[in-house]
Amino acid sequence: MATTNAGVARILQELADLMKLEEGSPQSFRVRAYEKAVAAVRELTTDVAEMSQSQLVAVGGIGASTAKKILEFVNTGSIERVEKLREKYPPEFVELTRIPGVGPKTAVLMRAHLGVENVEHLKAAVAANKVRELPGMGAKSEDKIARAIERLGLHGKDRRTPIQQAMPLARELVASIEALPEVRRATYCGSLRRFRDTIGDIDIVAASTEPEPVMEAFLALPVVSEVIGRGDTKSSVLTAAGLQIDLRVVAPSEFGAATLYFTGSKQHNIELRQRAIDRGWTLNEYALADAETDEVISSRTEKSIYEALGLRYIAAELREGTGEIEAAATKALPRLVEVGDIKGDLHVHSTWSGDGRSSLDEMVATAAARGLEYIAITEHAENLAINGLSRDEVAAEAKELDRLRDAHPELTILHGSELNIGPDGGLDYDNDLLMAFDWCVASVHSHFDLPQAQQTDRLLAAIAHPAVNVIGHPTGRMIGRRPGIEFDLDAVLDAAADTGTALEINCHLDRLDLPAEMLRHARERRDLTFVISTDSHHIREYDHLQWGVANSRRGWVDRRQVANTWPRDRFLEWARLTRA
DNA sequence: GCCGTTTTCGGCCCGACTGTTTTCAGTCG
Repeated sequence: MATTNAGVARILQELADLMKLEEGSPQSFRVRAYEKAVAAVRELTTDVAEMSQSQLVAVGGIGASTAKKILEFVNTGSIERVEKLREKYPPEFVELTRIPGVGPKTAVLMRAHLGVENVEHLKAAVAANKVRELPGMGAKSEDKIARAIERLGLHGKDRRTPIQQAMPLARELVASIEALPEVRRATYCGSLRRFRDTIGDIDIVAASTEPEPVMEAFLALPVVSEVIGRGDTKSSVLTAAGLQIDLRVVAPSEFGAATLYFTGSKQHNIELRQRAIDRGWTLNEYALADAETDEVISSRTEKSIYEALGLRYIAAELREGTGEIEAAATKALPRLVEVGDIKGDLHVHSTWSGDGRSSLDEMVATAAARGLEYIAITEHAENLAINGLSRDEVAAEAKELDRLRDAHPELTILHGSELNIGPDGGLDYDNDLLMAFDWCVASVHSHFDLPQAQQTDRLLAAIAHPAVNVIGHPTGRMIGRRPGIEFDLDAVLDAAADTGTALEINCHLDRLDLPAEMLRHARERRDLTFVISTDSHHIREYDHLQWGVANSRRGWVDRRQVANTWPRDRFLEWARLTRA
């Protein structure tokens, strides 16, 4: 597999994370320099593997030292500095810093004083009240850590990987395998294909009549750090980060049955097999076949198997055994959203926001070039330190938007804002300014630890405000790093329905917020409106749309309830009416 | 480690908040 930009970005990010521990500070200039280099590589439009030292150094954010490391990685598949640091800080130790409240200093401190090397050790130390005795720590910090471990579901060994890490890797692996001449088709399956927000391991199924060279190529991939098992049709490996990848090679005629079987879920498969048995058939990873004669009824595609069983095709995101088979049998499946249905993006930042990375001109021009009919520019608001816009800046940006409207007459540009919902439900600016915007997203960006009743109240207050069109990333969760705020979901859904306030489905892979579980909870409600938004901070992030769409599908969201699938006139009319 | 000079060192965004503390670590976007 050729070195990809994503692969380079990944190892540089690992280097940055390891340097945080080494330097004892996430703010170290060296760490920040590496993180800038990561961002630079992610945003490159050319192939890093093809670039020379001088070309790399010419990229802003990459200097001589990082360029050298990139070349080392491209040429050898590893970086010596990273290897050394991995020995000193193994993955299970690094994992400690994923716990909110535990940074590099605390992790190193706990290791030095208490011998804490992993989450299991930390849990024991917390249980023995040892952590509160450390300098700079107290009972509250210890409790916070204990709760964080509990709520994040970290248990050390059997940890799950956030989809944000697994998905890009799986895409890359599938592309490499599919590029092999012996491979007809390949796809990832399992919980990743079902679009769960965390995954246990990556399952890949490839169709080929020559499994041997496929297996060999797989085992030789640079991402493989350890081979657990190898056979003719199935091999398992581990990455350096401890993520397991399984590859299964099947005959092309069995591809549908194999992907169906390995995509699961277990419950979905059980129900499908029961349906087969009821018809005198059997279903396994090779085929749907007659139980008596073994004659194959269907195996080549998933669709043909579903159809043979009297079912509409069931999208992978729905296969959780939560009523999808019954719905497919009675033609009651939701009309799921496709990427092509989306006509507008209603949560977009530019460099006017402190954390934006593409200019306003670029963000608008790219939206127009992608064929969007409407877009809302929603910079951060004044109460968000550093990143937010002052009132003067809001006025100044409004003038820029007028200019851009003239330059892009085919695109409707809404002047919006991403407001901050304060701990008491208060918003930024004043009412006159709020009502002067065309579109307001209101989001929680702070005070994640308030009690449930207070969290519910602040969301209800924001929903009730006439200027607010949509609640942005409603839970505020960061998958694998921070649980969402706790609130009364039904109370929030009721209020959103009453006021016509939409709920965002945020497309960032580390957010996917609202989570699919909450969307499923709301799936019978026809009185709710959703908006699928990329929350882009860079032109490349418009591509994240696919993730929000997939999450909506997993949540059984019907496309008729997604406001940004509506044509421009209908959307604008609705947006205007809800601001009153 | 990167950058950009007033060109080989010195600055690198910064403010609020919490929990722990008399100076700092972690977190937020």
